[in-house]
Amino acid sequence: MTLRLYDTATRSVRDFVPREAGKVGVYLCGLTLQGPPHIGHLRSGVNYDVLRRWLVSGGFEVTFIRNLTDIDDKILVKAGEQDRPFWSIAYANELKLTAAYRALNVLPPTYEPRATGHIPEMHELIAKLIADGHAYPATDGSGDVYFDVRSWPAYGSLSNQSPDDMQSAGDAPERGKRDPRDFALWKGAKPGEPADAHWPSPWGQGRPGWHIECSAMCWRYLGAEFDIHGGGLDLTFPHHENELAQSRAAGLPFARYWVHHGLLSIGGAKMGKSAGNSLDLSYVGSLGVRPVELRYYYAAAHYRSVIDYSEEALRESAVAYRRVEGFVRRAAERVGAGQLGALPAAFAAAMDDDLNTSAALAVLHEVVRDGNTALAGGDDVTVRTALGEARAMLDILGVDPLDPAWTGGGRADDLRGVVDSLIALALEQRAQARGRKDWAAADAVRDQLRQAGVVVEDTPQGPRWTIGEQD
RNA sequence: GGUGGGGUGGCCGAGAGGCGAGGCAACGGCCUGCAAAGCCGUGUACGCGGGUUCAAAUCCCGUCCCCACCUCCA
Repeated sequence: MTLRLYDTATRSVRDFVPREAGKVGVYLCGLTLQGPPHIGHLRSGVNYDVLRRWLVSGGFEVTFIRNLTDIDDKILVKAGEQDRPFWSIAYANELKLTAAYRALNVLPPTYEPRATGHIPEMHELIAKLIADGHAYPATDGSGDVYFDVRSWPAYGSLSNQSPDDMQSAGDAPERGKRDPRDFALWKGAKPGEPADAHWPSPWGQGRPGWHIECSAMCWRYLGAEFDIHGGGLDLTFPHHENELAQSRAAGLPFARYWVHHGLLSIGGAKMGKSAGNSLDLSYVGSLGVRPVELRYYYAAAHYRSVIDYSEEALRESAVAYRRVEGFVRRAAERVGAGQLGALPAAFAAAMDDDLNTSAALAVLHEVVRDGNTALAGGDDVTVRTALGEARAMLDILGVDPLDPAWTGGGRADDLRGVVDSLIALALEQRAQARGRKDWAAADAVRDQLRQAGVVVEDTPQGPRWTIGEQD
């Protein structure tokens, strides 16, 4: 069975056929660095990380490009407000984003280009569009260059909209535009804007329009035609529609599949910086939910469906994950971590079916249940198989508890040995109390450890301990 | 007004004509000194009203609500 993906352009699920056998080029619209990322933005990175891992596991050589928009109106406004260079704001947010992705075990992209690093490529595309009659410099001397929507009959094909049916922009006729739907490829410098936000161009000093950067970067890193273009559902129009129009008009075949993921809402409304309802990774942490559990929460829903965030649902996911994690850790203690095993066919089928992670997770839970039964029955052979399969599945989703990415770092590992011997001491006292059936004394030891955050549980092989929830 | 996606058991969440995905919670049981963990079992779910069909959560008609996009947006 081959991978099938929902393609926005055709509004249907299609077999994925790479442009070049064995290779896949993916471009994901990353963030505009106007602020730190919230958990809605992070969902995007995780969703495509799962797609990427699945492609790699399928034997594809994946070139994964995720861009960063490091200049736009809002960043410039902030630069003015804070009286600091726009690029320092963009970079500060970039560092936060990178840290968040790292915390969520999102693999670094093959390359992460920034818009401002690709001005020459943009100029080349714009010049071609003008030469071919698909773009024009504004006639009002503003230095703006616009894409001529009416010169491109296919405009609207991606989002299935007819330009005539669109809600009118509402604003007054924009200066120098032939049609209100025309969009800026290049924005002429305006008085009051910081000098370091401008670049020379054949049409005067200015800066890039929003959409042209993606066309330029796709072209630069993935070529004239590439396999998959991804992004949030909210980018379909106008951003991706514009990208597609300007790229095709410039002679680039562009993306073969358009993959859009659902947004994350809260209280039924889209999470957003401007809406003032955004929650970030540190907030999730303050709930006692670890990044790996947030990642599991994302994976529990299909990538195209809306996740209406609620603390209750998040916590529920965390509990479900801990059940899986419990099996993996207990099994590894028993038979060793071993290697990643084979992927159950049902899991692969679910993933191939437009990345149905919910159905894939159901397979995981079945394997975990069988593994737990084997653990209780002392059937090490089955335990080993179940552990290998479970870890292979968890790895695709990026949430294998044994993945070194989740361990805090050398320091914590060093301390673990120290803590282990201290707890062993307390457990020895408990064992002695239990030996003389002094249950009160035995339970006191367990309660004290519990208060310190250490959960003790008895198993046929003796007591084992884990660090419990933080709150 | 246009475009797209939704409403599934107490909760989350797949499925898309016929054997009740999976998880969380609840209840009963097994195991345990007690727990914890685990396992087993228990649920007349598909917004509402019609219709098609031997059979509909899934198809058709009608209807009500919700969300996203059409302005910056993952």
